[in-house]
Amino acid sequence: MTTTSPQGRTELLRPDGSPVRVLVVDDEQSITELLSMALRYEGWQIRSAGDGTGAVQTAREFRPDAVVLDMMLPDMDGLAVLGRLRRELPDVPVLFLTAKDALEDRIAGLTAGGDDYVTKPFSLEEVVARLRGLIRRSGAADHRSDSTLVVGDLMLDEDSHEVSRAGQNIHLTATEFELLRFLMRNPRRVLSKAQILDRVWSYDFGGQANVVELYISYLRRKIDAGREPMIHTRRGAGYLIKPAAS
Amino acid sequence: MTTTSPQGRTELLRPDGSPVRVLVVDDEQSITELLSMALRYEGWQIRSAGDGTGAVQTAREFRPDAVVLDMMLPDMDGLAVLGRLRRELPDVPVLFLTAKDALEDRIAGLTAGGDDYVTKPFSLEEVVARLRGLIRRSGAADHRSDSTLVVGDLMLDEDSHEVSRAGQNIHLTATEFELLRFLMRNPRRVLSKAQILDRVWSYDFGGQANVVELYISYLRRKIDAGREPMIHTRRGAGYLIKPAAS
DNA sequence: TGTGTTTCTCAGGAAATTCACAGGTTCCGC
DNA sequence: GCGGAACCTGTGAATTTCCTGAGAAACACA
Repeated sequence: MTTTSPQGRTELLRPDGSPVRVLVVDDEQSITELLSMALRYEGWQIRSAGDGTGAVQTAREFRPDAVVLDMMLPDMDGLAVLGRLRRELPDVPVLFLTAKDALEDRIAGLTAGGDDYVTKPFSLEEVVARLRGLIRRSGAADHRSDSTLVVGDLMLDEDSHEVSRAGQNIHLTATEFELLRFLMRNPRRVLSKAQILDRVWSYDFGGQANVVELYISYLRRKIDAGREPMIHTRRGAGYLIKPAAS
Repeated sequence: MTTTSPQGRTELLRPDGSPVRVLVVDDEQSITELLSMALRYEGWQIRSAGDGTGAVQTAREFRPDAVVLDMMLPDMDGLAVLGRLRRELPDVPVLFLTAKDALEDRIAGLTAGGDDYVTKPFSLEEVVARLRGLIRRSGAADHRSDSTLVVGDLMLDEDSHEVSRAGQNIHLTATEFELLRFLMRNPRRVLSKAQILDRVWSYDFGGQANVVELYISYLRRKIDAGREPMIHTRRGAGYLIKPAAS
């Protein structure tokens, strides 16, 4: 089931109407806090654990619908944690957090089972999006919601990453895609550059704030080119997207 | 739930009808006093603390619906305070106060989780607006209130920052928007120039007091132009806004 | 390794916004 | 009617904000 919050965002709910539950496992407290907050904002119920033992214990009584699991934990190897988790909750989907270089050998394969992964440092938009995908596919939440965002004649598919305006396909780079996704998940709402930076760029991004301006400029070139513009600047406040007709 | 006070302002209330509770944490007493007054004026119940230890203690027994937290406290790092607060009150939204330059490294990211921040020096209008947003989204208060202020045929949407009179769209600059928002939050109520300056401009604004007159003049040109005026001067007292018919 | 793509910094320029200043107007008490 | 206080608003300059081209660096992939 999906409901629409006052801000117009759609929320995932479990079949019985209760909020989705997610367990976050990472030994860095700053990361679990960051994720917990972001995921709570989605309307989900969050618990966190700082090590493998705690994760298994919490999972046992919290019964989450999905788990975010750092592969590097102090007490146990990520795979060992995964094994024990699976004994408690055979079907729960897992989103792995992993360093960029540790990739190949271990994650590949794991993800084939319907799990997924994100490399550190991640952007919150990405984690949220992948988690939504996992939960949606796992059947914990209602299936009726589909994965396409629509604003006016602009469509964005979160699964296939396809974007089109007025039926015409548009190629976006990864960053452009995430920015557009964030805008489209908050249509008719002014988003400040700081908000955008927080959600779309990695949590440790230290660069100039004007990348946002730059990427807005790229997006405009691709989706507003020639057409009635959908991306608008609110000088001194931020940007927003809305259907052309209005 | 939202009710309308005798003065015509709408207030956020908790589901059980009791007023919203906010904890203010800052080591400068002038700031906690300033904020306490402004927030009490919203009809909220306020407690304040001057350091991290006090904040956690007060939070434990006061159980606030939102927290305003200075990142620079004498005894504890802001993040540490946040961590302990979260242990007591996992879902409480936090509004961070931070110096403009200290931004990037620590706040970025944190705010994305549904928390928010304001840089010092802030304007009270901004603090109130953001706090309202946080509380509304957190679910402590009723969700039914939407984001549009209406006075007569004048409408202001706090999400999209759109303003219209008699259906006609009106473009406002950031400052004009803030000023009009303040007026419309307090319809039929005289607001003194000092009040306006305090609320709409940063608290350390050092300029001429007549910017208020200037901006009222701008607003009149844009929203009262030709039409029945809605913005009225109360000589020696201040300004007020009210529906044209009356 | 080489090539094409993507991300991001930097800097210049255009435009919008903010604000001080000052002269004008209205209001009010005397 | 006079004088002063309060208020209004035109002008213009300083500042802020935004946009975008150019190119360096990082990356992806063969």
